[in-house]
Amino acid sequence: MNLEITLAQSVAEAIKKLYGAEFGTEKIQLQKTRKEFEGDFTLVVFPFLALSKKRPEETAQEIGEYLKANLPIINSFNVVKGFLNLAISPSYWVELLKHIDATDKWGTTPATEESPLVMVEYSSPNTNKPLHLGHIRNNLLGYALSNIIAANGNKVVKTNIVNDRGIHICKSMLAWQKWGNGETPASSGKKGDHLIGDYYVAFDKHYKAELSELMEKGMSKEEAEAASPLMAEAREMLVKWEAGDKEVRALWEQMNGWVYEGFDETYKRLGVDFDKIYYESDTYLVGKETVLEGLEKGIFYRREDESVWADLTGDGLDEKLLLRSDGTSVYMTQDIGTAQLRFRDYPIDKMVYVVGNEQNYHFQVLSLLLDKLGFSWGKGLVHFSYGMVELPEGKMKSREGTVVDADDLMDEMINTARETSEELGGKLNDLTAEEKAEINRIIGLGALKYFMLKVDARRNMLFNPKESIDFNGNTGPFIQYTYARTRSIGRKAAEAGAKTTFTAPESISEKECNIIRMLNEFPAVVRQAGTDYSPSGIANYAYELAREYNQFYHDYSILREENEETKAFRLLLTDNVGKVIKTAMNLLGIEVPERM
RNA sequence: GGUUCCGUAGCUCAGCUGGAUAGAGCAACGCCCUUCUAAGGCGUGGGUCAAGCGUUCGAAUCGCUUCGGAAUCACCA
Repeated sequence: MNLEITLAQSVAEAIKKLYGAEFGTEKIQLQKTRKEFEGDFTLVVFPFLALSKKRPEETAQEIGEYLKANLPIINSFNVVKGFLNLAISPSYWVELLKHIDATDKWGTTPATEESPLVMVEYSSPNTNKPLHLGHIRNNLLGYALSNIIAANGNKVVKTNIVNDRGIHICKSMLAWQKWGNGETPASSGKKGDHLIGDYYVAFDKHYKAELSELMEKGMSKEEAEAASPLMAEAREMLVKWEAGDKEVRALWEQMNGWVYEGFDETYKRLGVDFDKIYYESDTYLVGKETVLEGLEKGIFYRREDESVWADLTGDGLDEKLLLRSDGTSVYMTQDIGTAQLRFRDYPIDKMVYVVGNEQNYHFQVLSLLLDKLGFSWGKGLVHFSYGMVELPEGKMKSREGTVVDADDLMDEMINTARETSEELGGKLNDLTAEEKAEINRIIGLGALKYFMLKVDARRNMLFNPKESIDFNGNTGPFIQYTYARTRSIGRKAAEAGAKTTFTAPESISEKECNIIRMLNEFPAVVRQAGTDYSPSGIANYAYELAREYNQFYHDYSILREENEETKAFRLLLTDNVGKVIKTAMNLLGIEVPERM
């Protein structure tokens, strides 16, 4: 039932019959016919000229005649220079549409018992501040990617590694002890992660004040930093934490607990989730053990000052520190430990890390190290490396207050959606306040998510808070709107009792052929997105399809169509456009409203 | 300096396994709501695809060079 394969095979046959040569079907170039020409598929004949030893036009003509005579689905053909345009017969398009309609979960392949297990790590927040715009990109990409991998017949485990220990959280803890007066999320009404973030900022403020005070007394910046009592206290707290000091641990657990409650709320609102969460406080010691085992096996070496290193010069990289001279872990050690624990917990076939491109080098090294340590998936690990979100002024900097907070942004988007639908007036007046609020939530978040996902992940992208995210044009709401429209037509047709079966309409417009062809391409789009790790491919496809359907909608009256066969065909087309848009959007993690 | 990524319309971005005259949206201007949802549709203007060289029937797409931007090269995470 695959159209392009059928065509390619027939072309190969034609080449063999006409010129007596074998030509691999893989190398045959079939593409969509451009809008300005007549036809559905175009064969580029230049590659065959060496075999035919004829002019391009003549070669195209011969192949066209052969196909017309031997392939019933070819309705007609025309030749323009070296391009052979083939028109597919309407009845074939109708059969294709019926096939798509009858196929369960069109475009996706469910996992089976034997499917490989792919673990996707994403989000990976620090516990000292709330999530911001950069995390939103990470979370949306990670979640969409998990869906796409799952839709390509893999078992997927979504995981999150929380960086819950280190000097940063000690800073928040210390500031809270000193200036918090026992403030809690319950007492202040603040979200837990925001509360901790405020104390992180407070620490920095006091620390800066302390530094300038010391520098006024004649110290250099370096001297002041070394002499700062505040920083010394924070370090002392970290030492106590590592030693398992009961008081410090209790405070740490309490404050992290607040942060997790805040994160959970944000994740839930964003619509992302995890199957298994790891904490660095659990994994950093495991990493140390694994590294020491590697040292015994001679994979790593120890320097005179007792620090442990990996020599990667043989792989074109440099030497990498794994344990400090005091025996403590570094970032790389923790990632090795996390990998160790994961491998114990799951039979992982492939590991995907959704982490920003500033860590490209880190993952290159990690891949080598895991491979040397004997992890079967180490060599083939995928670092899904995405670009930064930039603001018009440049990078986000928490200290300069240019961070776009995740919760604030979601609030803003949903508010804008509400204002917009109120301006548009009256469409949802028969709904309850709750139903309206739900629709506005879906639209506001849809605009945000689509905005982040339509851009090629590895590129840096620009977000301008002043202009905010659009609701018109190439946007999530446009696609959602198109879906709501298909559903509305479906509802009205059902009310009117329109007939649902048909043989074939007398003729099919070019637009309708285009739409069916796009629906037919959907499985290939999903496959491509899976192999390229590229959610943006699906986002752009959804937009193209919605756009194509909107144009069609404006050209034809579907419900007023008098010919019952044609009407039933158009309703079926509408229904399947809705079905595919919904699947595509859901793969991206974007909800779609029944009305809007 | 080494490595990696990026450079397409005024702005934000598609297109990149080489194919026909380079595609959307936003912004500007002009049409279209008594007709299934106007968060829509149609039209006009807007380009040296950073620059150069090469590969070939054909290059935004592949290769090399140059220019511009970003990331990274810590006993930070």
